[in-house]
Order: sequence, then structure tokens, then C-alpha cells
Amino acid sequence: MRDFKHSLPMELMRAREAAMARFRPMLRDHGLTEQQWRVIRALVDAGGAEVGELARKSCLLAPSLTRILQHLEARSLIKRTQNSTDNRRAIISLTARGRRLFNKLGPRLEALYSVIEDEFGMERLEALYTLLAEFYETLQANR
Amino acid sequence: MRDFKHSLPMELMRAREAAMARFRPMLRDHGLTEQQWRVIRALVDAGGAEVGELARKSCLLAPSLTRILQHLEARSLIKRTQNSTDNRRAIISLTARGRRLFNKLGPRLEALYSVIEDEFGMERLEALYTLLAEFYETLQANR
DNA sequence: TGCCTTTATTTAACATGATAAGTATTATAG
DNA sequence: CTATAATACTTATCATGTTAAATAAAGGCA
Repeated sequence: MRDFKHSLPMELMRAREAAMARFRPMLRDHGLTEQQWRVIRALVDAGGAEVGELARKSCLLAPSLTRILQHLEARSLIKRTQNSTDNRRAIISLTARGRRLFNKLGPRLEALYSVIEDEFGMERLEALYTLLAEFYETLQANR
Repeated sequence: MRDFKHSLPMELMRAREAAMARFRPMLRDHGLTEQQWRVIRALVDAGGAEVGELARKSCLLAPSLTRILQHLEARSLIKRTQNSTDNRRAIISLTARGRRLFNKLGPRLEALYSVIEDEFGMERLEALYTLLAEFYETLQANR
């Protein structure tokens, strides 16, 4: 049998965890989880989105996103705008407070990311991105 | 700012999820989570291990492992053997029932893994493994 | 229009992730 | 030998992951 250590899902997880360990402390200092930050980033990127769209963009399952939006709404970081043509779909967007938090935190997290780029090297990082995207596409295509 | 889609932790997560989606249904059919399966695999690999060692091998945090071991013990898939020289450390090992479950499930999961190898190609898979290991080592080294 | 199906989101239930605090045991300084 | 620190786990708490079921609104059809 294949060596236990040579397990792709575990290697992917370990690599991810090694990276997240760099970012998590700063997020925590601002009372955010990594998932909450993903939602905020996705909202900045999209400038307002429906829940389902947001779930796809932030790679979160719908039930998780529902709870996260409740938390972010309670902290006044996001708001919901009702859609007149379809009352099931509400448009989620950042509040001014949410944008301020993003503007404060974003550059600091980018700086940490740059450190990783320097340590690992841009070429290898790009190669890794490419392989990961190809891997994902391959597995999705044959789903 | 760097494109939101170009986020390494998210790409790692998406790739991992694409792979796990292939394995999870079979695990679920046998009443196992992926984490529980990781513990079982680690125990087969080590043939008995202390909790801390097991946590490292299966990439689980200690509190998570504590709960998982409680579940597995309740299902009689693992057992604890007290260590006479240090009463804090118990040796965890599989029961006969645990080994039977592994013997039944292991080959079926390996078959699913082989499909992924075929789809993605062995060379690219090895390249991905190498990059992931290097990435992990780089980030650990500068921790 | 009224019924049925589909779609979008939320709840529910159980398991794990992450951090901090607690407990018991062992090692160690004085 | 004893108080203290370090070690190995476990509990506790809150947030998210995963699946199934529920809810509610929109669409389709007789």
C-alpha cells in the first residue's frame, strides 16, 4: 500500500495550514476568522453579491455562510438589500465599517503574503498555482 | 491588490476538496469521517502510538483527536493500553475490528486514488507532491 | 387560478477546527 | 524530599464543516 505520508489530501492540508499559520494571528487580532475574511474579500471583489454567488466565490458551504453572514451582520460589517424581483435572493454588501476594516487589514495581510513569495520564490509559487488549478480542473471535469 | 481568486490557501483548499469529494461518500457509507480514517491509517502505519504522536501523524489538533478517539473507542475500533512508566501516555492501537475495517476499506479507497492518478497523470502528481513538500518545508523552516 | 416542482436559503444535528484553560503526572531545582 | 515547573492530555467554548431536512419564494402546467 502507498505510504501513509504520501497522501495528497493531507499534503494539501499541511501546506495550507503552514500558510494560514502566518495569517491567522493578525486576523484573530481583529476578531476575524479566516472564513469571515474570505467573505469580506469576496464582497470587495464583487461589490455586492447574492448568498449563493458569495458561497462559490468564498469557497464556503451554504450553511456555513449563513452563520458567518449572521455574525458579520451583527457586527455591522455587512448589510442585506432585498431584491424586488426575487424575494429569495438578497444582495449582500459591505457596510462602510466593513470596508474600513478591509482597508486596514488588507495591506497587512498582503505584506505577509509577500514574505511567503520571497521565501518560496515567485517561479515555484507560480508553478504550484498552475498545478493546483490543473488538478482542480481535471477532477471537476470528470466528476 | 492581488486578484482575489489568486489566493494560495484557497487554491490549496479547492484542490483538496476536489479530491476529498471522491473519497468522502465511501467513508460515509462506513460511518467514518475523513479525520477518523486518517487516525485509523496512522495507527496501521505506526502499529500503536501515543496520542501526541498520533496527532502529528494524522495532522489533527490534540482537542480534535481527543474527541475522535472517544468516538472510535465507543465503536470498539481502537483501544488504549496504559504505559507503566508514564501514566500520562497511553498507547493507542487498533482492535481486531478496527483492522478488519481498514482491510475492507483501504483497497477500495486506493482504487479511487488510482483513478485520480490516471486522470491527472503520474508525472504531474509527483511534481505537485514535490512542490507541496518544498512549500511546507520552506514555511516551517522560517517559522 | 390552483397545484406541483424547482430554486434559494436557512435550520438542525453531529463532528471537527481553533484557542484558552484545566487536570493529572512526571521531571527538576533547591 | 518538597515545592515548582514542565509535559501530556482533556475540557470548555465558540466557529465552521458536512449532511439532511425544512422553509419560502418563483416557475411551470393543467
